[in-house]
Amino acid sequence: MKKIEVILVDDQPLIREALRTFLSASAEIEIIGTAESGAEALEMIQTTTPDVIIMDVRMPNMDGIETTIKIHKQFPDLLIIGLSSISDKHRATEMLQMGASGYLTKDTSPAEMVKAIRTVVNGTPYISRSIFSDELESGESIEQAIENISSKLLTAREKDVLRALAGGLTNSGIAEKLFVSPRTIEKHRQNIMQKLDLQNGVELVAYAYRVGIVSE
Amino acid sequence: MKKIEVILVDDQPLIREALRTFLSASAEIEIIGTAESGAEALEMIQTTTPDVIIMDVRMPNMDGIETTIKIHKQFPDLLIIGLSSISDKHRATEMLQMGASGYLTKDTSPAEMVKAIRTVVNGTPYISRSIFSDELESGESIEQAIENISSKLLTAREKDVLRALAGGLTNSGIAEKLFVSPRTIEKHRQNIMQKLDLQNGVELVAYAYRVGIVSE
DNA sequence: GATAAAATACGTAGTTCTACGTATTTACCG
DNA sequence: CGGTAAATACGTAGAACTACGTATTTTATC
Repeated sequence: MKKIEVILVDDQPLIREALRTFLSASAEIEIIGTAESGAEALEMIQTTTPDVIIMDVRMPNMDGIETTIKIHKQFPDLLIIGLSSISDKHRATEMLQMGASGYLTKDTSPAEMVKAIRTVVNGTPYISRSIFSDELESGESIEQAIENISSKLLTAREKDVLRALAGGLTNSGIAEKLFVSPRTIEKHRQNIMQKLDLQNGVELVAYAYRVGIVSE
Repeated sequence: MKKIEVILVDDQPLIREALRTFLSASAEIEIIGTAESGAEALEMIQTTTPDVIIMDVRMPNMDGIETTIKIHKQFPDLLIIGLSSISDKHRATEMLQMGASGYLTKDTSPAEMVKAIRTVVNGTPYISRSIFSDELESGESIEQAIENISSKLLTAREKDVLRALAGGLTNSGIAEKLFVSPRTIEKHRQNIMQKLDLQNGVELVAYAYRVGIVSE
């Protein structure tokens, strides 16, 4: 039987090599390449034909979500599994909406990763239970949770604002940068805070860093 | 010749196992244990006698700096090498002041890590050049850089304030929590901003997250 | 081209931060 | 026990944020 061909994408070399080592140990899987950025991954799939891409969600420049959009557009059948060190349901939902077939946290054991790869190859999405643990505890299904969160995803503009804010700019600074009125920025902030249930600017910045909307 | 006995401390299992795999490949080094927290590391050294501890600086609960203080107090001869994914000169300086003998960034190659371990065992501190690259470029020595930064390290109280701020509290909220006047909190913030050359609360929070003064 | 979603903009008021400054009280080290 | 660093506290004024609300213009999608 043909092995499942996998490409790993993560900006941290240590994680990349760790995944390569641990996943290669499985007889079903062959790592045919690794990339340290979304751009490099996109290049790589022009000349290779992987079955699965395992990709960190939080990367500098082009993050996992952006990369997923691009890959999925060009190769709709290519399976993508998102990987993140923190368990954030918004980012997970976004990945899945954008075409990912799976979502794992980095504390997942190699054995479970292999299982996840096998599962998505068989056509079933695979999502770490821990990501939606709150929802699962309260009796919701993962599908329901994703459905509920979908209405609260940030728009592109809202992300622009959040990024600029996390970069240390004041509202009027952001307004200048984006060529709009400071009041518009205020409104965006209000909308983001409402969507994510945050109370003030500090929590906005904290969120941005935690989930990697800004890269460190 | 006796191997250099090493304990690895990192909260991320994947990184832990990666380091174990890659460092074990060297004939000089033996990994005698791994811990996922500072507390676990402290326990471990009560019953074992490692030569070197390689420890992530950014960990939940007790971070690398706190753990270094405790380890160094109990076992002054035990060599500690700090490890961080970001290159932050303040945290590096703090680790070194607290008794660490080395400081590496996580993009360091396994070969260089082995070299670092060998170096500190021989009694010489080892610090990744990239951490003080700005200073080195402008002709400063690492010793000078550390000297200069030492006067700008945050005090315990300042860290308390920063942590509380990053947790989403307002000045008056922090004041209540720490049983002092809101004006005192303001003063602390001013002092922190001056030390770290930051301009506003947003940058304070960004800093706190970036260097891991708050855990994610 | 119709419809919905997103982005834009403003009114008003109250709250919170920021930027200077100075000064007193603890706490720790030698 | 003296000296120094840290923590505490306040005055004042201007800048920035937060919280409601409503409304118009773009943009995307079918």
